[in-house]
Amino acid sequence: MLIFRSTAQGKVIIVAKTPARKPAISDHLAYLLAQANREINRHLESRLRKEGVPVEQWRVLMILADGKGHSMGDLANAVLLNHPTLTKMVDRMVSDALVYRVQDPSDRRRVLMHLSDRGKALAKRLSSLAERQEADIIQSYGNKSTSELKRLLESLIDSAS
Amino acid sequence: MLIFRSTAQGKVIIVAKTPARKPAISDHLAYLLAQANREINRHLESRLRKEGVPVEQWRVLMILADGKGHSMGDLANAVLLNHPTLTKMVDRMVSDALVYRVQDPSDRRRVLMHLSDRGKALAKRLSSLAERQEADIIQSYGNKSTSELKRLLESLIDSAS
DNA sequence: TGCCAACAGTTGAAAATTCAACATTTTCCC
DNA sequence: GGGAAAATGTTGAATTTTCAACTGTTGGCA
Repeated sequence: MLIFRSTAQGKVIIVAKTPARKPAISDHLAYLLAQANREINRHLESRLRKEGVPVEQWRVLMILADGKGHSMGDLANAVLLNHPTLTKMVDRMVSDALVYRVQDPSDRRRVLMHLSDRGKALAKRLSSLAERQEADIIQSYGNKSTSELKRLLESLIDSAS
Repeated sequence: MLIFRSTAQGKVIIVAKTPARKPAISDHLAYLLAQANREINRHLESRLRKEGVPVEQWRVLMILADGKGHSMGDLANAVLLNHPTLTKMVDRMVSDALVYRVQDPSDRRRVLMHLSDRGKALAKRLSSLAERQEADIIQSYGNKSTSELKRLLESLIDSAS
């Protein structure tokens, strides 16, 4: 769409030019990200289904795999879940004997999460499933595109947070 | 990690070199996408909060805004929701008098969704909120990065689906 | 035509997520 | 030190999402 204005001399000039078609939802970064995220998640999920583990639990296990003992707050942040959701998911994982809670001795409000042996073994198996998926993406999408995309996503993440 | 072997002459040589640190979760495209998606969604959500509309309903409204009458199946796909979830969300939106169902005369299994006047008005208001958010992203993240990222996401989406 | 598989959408029960409120512990600061 | 405010995590109720099973309709084809 063009936007006009007439000058003092009576001439008509274009002062603005909006995109020809009205913005479709697929022009929005928010939508493209959601779409891409869903697609990739779907693939990852189908890989992890072999072990019957949801993507969110994969994230928990990966984060805890450094053996460091993360607080619930850290974890919630790292696995992209809010606190009550994480609490309940951790409850389930405790029932499944994958993780356990330890009270932080230096701050008794805090709880430090750890992997059990069973959790470690599962984490290792999942890790190789996820690596394989990553390799598949690189295969079909290209090494260059993949690393460029990762670079852009990282910088978007810190510009947005 | 380095992997060694000793030669017949008793010398030790490096035969392989694996990446220095074991793969962290933040190396995974799946994780970066989830993170970026959450961050951008958070921003969009806080914009839409003004109208009290969740992001998924924004998507529904945007898709229907073309006035064409979409089937539930199309919609579910477009708004990235599975069928039963969409059915129930549409039920809510019908209660709020934002949308209505019409049976497709040419295929009586199908339902065509339309925006009510109220829905159209809301869609228009939301649209400008979302445009503003998009503009903010471009502002802080850069025009070039944004369009490059969109391009990569689009191509990822079709390579993955 | 008449049958049957596939398709479109919905439903009800079960599971997961969210919101607000809560308990406990620590930090701040007077 | 003492008391208010902030931080950490959990809880219970309400909402939302998911899964499997279901109804109704269409399309293929014998």
